[in-house]
Amino acid sequence: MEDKNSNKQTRQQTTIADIAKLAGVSVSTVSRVLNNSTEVSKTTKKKILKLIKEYDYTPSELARGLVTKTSKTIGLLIPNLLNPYYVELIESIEKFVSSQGFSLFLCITDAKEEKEKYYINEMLRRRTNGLVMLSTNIKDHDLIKKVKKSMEIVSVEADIEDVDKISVTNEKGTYDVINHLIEYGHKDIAFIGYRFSLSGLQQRFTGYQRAMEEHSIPIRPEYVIEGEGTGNSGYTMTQRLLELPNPPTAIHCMNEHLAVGTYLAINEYGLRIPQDISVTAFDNLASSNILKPRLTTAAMPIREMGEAAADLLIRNILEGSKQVKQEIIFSTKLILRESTRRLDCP
Amino acid sequence: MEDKNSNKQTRQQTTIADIAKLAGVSVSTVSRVLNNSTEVSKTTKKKILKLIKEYDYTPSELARGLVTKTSKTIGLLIPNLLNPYYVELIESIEKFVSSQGFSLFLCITDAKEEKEKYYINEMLRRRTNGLVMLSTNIKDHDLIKKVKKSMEIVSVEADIEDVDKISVTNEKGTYDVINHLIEYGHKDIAFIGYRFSLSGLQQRFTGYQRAMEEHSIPIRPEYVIEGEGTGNSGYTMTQRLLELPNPPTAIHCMNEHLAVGTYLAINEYGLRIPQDISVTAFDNLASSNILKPRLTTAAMPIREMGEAAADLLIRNILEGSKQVKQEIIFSTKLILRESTRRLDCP
DNA sequence: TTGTAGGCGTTATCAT
DNA sequence: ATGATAACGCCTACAA
Repeated sequence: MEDKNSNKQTRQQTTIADIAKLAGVSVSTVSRVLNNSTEVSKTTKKKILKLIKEYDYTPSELARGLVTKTSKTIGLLIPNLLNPYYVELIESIEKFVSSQGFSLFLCITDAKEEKEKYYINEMLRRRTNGLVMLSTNIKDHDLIKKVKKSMEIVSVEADIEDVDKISVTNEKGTYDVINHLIEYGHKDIAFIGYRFSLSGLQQRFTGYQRAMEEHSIPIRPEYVIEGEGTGNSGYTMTQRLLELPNPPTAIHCMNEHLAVGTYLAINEYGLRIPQDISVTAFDNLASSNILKPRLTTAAMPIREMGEAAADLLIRNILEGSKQVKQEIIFSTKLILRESTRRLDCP
Repeated sequence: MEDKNSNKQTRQQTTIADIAKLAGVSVSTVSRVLNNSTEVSKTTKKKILKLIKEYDYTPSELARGLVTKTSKTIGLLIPNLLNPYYVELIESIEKFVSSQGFSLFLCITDAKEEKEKYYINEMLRRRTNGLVMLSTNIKDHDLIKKVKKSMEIVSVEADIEDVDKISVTNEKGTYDVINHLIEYGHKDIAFIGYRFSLSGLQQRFTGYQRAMEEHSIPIRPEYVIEGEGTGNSGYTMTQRLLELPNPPTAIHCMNEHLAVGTYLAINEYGLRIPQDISVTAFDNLASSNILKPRLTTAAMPIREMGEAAADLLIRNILEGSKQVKQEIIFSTKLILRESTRRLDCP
């Protein structure tokens, strides 16, 4: 009765050789029914299948990967999970990827370079077949080149040299929303956001700038705030705006995660949307349905984008990637709802 | 210049044998410096290290796992990602797991049995070393037994035969909050939630029942609503409560994800928290900071729980699991903030 | 300190 | 239709 409190050694799995011996055939035959490559006689096939079930035999993807040189595995590099945008993206990626028999390594980087490197190295070791990077900017191009030698890469939103990219018309989307506000008579339009350094997000700010410029509306520096990508930060930034001597008549949120905070702050100040202040954003998340009045926003097709990213990646894995950088840009659509109001005619 | 638009065949990696040949030593020597097991002479070690760097050699975890019988991989089985509670849990698990050199397979099941089976089988094939199940109830005990034969398992919140479990005092936590409401003079206390069938969540309802019973307050069936685990559902359920001929004076939300919807619905009805209606919940999420007035809640130590789950799992993987079912129960703590009000003295 | 040889669980290429 | 046998990339005694 030694070792009664440890079952580590019981981890002995049945192998293809066991099944072969049991069936009185060679491993190759078993392998054949496993991958139904060549034809195997009905009777032996049936016998083998029965044994496989009986002994709960599960082929080792490790061993198989060693010879086929594929792990059917994809790494998902992502700064964090707290933005619902990420969640929608991940869920759509997961759905597609699993439908193709691939598995996902979850790599949360906290946007820390150190953690990014750790995980990339980990993927290299595990012979991951593909890498999808969400909102992560890798500046180290040598690293990218090294990674590209051993797996396919696709980036969502971040622009990286030689890396296929899925993105959305960030600039135009924001431009359209701001334009809408301006048409409604707004001039005091604030812009709150974060990580202006990330190419996709930067473009959103550019859209704001362009719309303002084209209408010769000077941008007041106190109306542009860069915080963090959390609802809390949206809340704080909005507070700062509302405390201003002359607060804006409209606030545009770089994304809807911030907008939740904006709504709550405005509520707390006893102001009404859109009567007292207009609010717009970017994303069109399912979870934003909760906001009342319903948010006017630049809608991006998040789930389609996630699926496109996964699709492109897997196709590249299976068929080999093109030498030229692929880029798929989705269009935003301005969705007018009830969170904005004309200034001139109340 | 053939094959210019495919680089599939360039996937040839350098192996330990390459390095050995280059260094003029045997593979075992290279292996030794890789795992620095036995001592290797300074000079050859240095030479090998140099070559490894020069050729970007990365050992294959697949091949290594084949012989060491460990993939250093853990599966994360989870219904979805839209509850911020999951997000906090996952982030803490990821942190611990990665600090131990393990990687995480993300398995989103949508609470569908079919998807659960798919992923469990996938883990079996990949020789995953451990499985952490978040809020998922597997009834098929034969399946569990089969899985336990090849990996360690830990469950968070769900009670499964023979599976180690991390949980929290769900019943007491809810009981305490409801008690607090009753002490404040409330009798018309509503309870909104979802998935009452999941053991942990069921316990929360039991806590509500017990508190009411002990104070001889009959539970009005229209005050108990089972919906879904989304903010939207919280919003809808709250609406239903507010439309009642005699709406409750307090609403307890099974978790804080629902509470966001509750807050918004109440706001929309022009009611004030806590003046017109009291609101309580369960969780104490960081993201709930956003709710104003700040939410009175039964706090659970989510991140500690995630870490405990990962810790227990990895310890079991490394040292072998105990034969007896382990169970770690964390305590809730009632946190009084500003979302409740005494009925008697306004 | 270092090398040799066998094995990990599969697939793949030949034969038969 | 089936069987040997050689990889795949690495680790680990056992020898030297």
